[in-house]
Amino acid sequence: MVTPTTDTRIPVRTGATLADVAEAVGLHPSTVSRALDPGRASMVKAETRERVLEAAERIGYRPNLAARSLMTGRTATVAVIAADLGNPWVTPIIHGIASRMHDDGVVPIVAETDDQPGALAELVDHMVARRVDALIVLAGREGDQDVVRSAGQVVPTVVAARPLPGAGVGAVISDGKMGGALVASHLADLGHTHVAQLRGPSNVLNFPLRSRGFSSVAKARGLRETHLEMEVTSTKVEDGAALMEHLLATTGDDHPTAVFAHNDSMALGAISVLKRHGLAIPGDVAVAGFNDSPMTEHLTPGLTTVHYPGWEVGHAAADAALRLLEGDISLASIEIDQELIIRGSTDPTKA
Amino acid sequence: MVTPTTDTRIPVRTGATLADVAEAVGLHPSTVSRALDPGRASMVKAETRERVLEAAERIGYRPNLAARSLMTGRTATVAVIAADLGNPWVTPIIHGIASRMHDDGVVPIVAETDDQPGALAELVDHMVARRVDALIVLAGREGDQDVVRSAGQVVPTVVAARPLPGAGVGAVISDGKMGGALVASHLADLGHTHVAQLRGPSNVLNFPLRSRGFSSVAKARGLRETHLEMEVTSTKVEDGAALMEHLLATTGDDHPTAVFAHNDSMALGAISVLKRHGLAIPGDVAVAGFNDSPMTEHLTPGLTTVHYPGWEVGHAAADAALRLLEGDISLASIEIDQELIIRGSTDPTKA
DNA sequence: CTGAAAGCGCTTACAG
DNA sequence: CTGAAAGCGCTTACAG
Repeated sequence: MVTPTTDTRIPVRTGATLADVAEAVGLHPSTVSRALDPGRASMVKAETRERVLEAAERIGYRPNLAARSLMTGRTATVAVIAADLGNPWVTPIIHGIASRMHDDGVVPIVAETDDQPGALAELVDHMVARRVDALIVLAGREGDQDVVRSAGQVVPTVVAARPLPGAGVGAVISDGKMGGALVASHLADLGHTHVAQLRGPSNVLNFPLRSRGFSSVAKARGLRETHLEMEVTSTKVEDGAALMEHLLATTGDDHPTAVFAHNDSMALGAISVLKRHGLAIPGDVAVAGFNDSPMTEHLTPGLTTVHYPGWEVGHAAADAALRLLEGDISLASIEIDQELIIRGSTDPTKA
Repeated sequence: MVTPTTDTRIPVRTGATLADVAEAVGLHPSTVSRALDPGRASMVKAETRERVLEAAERIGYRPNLAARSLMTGRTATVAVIAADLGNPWVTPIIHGIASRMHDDGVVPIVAETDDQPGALAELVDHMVARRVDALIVLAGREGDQDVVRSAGQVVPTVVAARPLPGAGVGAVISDGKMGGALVASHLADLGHTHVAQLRGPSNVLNFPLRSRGFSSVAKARGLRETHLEMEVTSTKVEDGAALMEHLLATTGDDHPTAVFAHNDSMALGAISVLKRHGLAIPGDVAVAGFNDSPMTEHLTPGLTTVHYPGWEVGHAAADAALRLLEGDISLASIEIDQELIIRGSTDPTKA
């Protein structure tokens, strides 16, 4: 298991300081500081600046950001708190955040709560101690409003991806009601008359919204909706499978002909249960998911799903956080549109 | 629909300092510093400590980690440089890293290169400027040895997940040759006589290793291996599809009866191409992947794949980095075992 | 057990 | 255009 190899020790040179550079060129540290900062370089004679840059390069000088932040009050760091980095829907969000922050030379610190109680408060505390310039919370659940609100009083804070009404900070989300409505409307268009939802945990506020959006359109279009009593606490493949089993067990031959799973993983679980029961997709039961995760396009049949605009949400959230940091006090709530992707799991013509 | 919650405002004043706490209790800052540090609290009278803790709590004091790091020389931060956070195989690695670091109160800063040329060098530079305590490189490719070696001279550095022989730093990997060998051996056991590989880019050194391990066992077991001329530069679903199309185009009816895709995404691409050509899996062509990504278990048929021990690799890498930081100079190369997961995409009895 | 002083590596008014 | 000094918020020898 463990293969030890030969010990090749490498000599470690420890960081050169501003004073080292100053000494090398025979100037005062403050002059070197100016020469090295693009923003203040104009205060320095061009020739001096050349000498400083050359020396810094030669010595391998790297500014100590901790020392700098002590004076400037900025750390050039924004904390991103996610629920689960393993969830494919967060990756595009983080990419969007990183992309926007890169423009301003800011670096994201990402951490995750795993949706454990108390984890968010603990992480927020830690990030405040780190004096991050801003905080982006992707992991909020019902009940986290107080933690987020008090964070917002100490550091510019934005909620994103998971809505958290009442937290009193800016939010960037994609309207869950709309997403659920798109799916119900699509199923009605296909001629379904009996539908059901495999719902995510209700304390993650996206899910109740998706549910309400779906139900209200279903009702408006005259669809019969069977409501499952069962509640799950996560949205993994197993949860979707369990909900689907429960649905089949309680409805028997009178099962819905279409189900809306609140995310793609749950849809996958539902599909494998349906197959196991010998039911055809979409012939016997149509299945729709949510998020448009990377692999869903390549399943057989492809999964009908709502494309979640993660990159855009992340980008807008970072933008909001950075603007907040610059003193823009307009506390906006931003909504990004989502789109239904129709594939073979609901539409027989695409199978 | 905003559900207003009761406003339980938690009073948090912005940045109280050690001096503020000292003033509040009428003690010297140095005493407060001691009282607040669990490691030095024994130097302080118990009753004094109580008073300090109470005041700190009341004032909402949070130590400024930047200031602390200036004195201690530690930032309690380890940089993790990945190629692509969206790749499902990195998530368990990062979880493993975070889990180990959490024990020591250290926080990971993750960044990604997107496998862009020059990105690794740039990020390493940035992380050195941030004075991270250690560096874990998951994104190394052939040619990155110099960058990693020189990083290793400035900061404790460990390579993980992607091997980088010649970089002169410790490494934690899972042997690619072994993984490829497991697959070839399995296919031979099933009675296949004609096989092929859908290879990942050769500058990511896992892939040539997987290829060699596979080929050498294939040869030893008397299998005929068709070698594709085509090279891909990434390992997405599309790449697997393109390679599979190419394979079918060049071999015609004499196509291999089993293919080994160097990761699961490529396997998925291959599978969708095979289905499109009306070929049954595994009846006409068996397909194996690599990584055991989350969804592969729930595909139909399930995907045979090598389980990549990402969490363990990450955990061991963080452990190595932290030990290096503590002055443990034994520069070890650690290997973690992997395991073949046999499912319906190769084994008809499991379909 | 507590205090006073020095210093970590920067930036930033203030002089010259 | 450059220098000298002060200070950001901590920790850590050194005294007492």
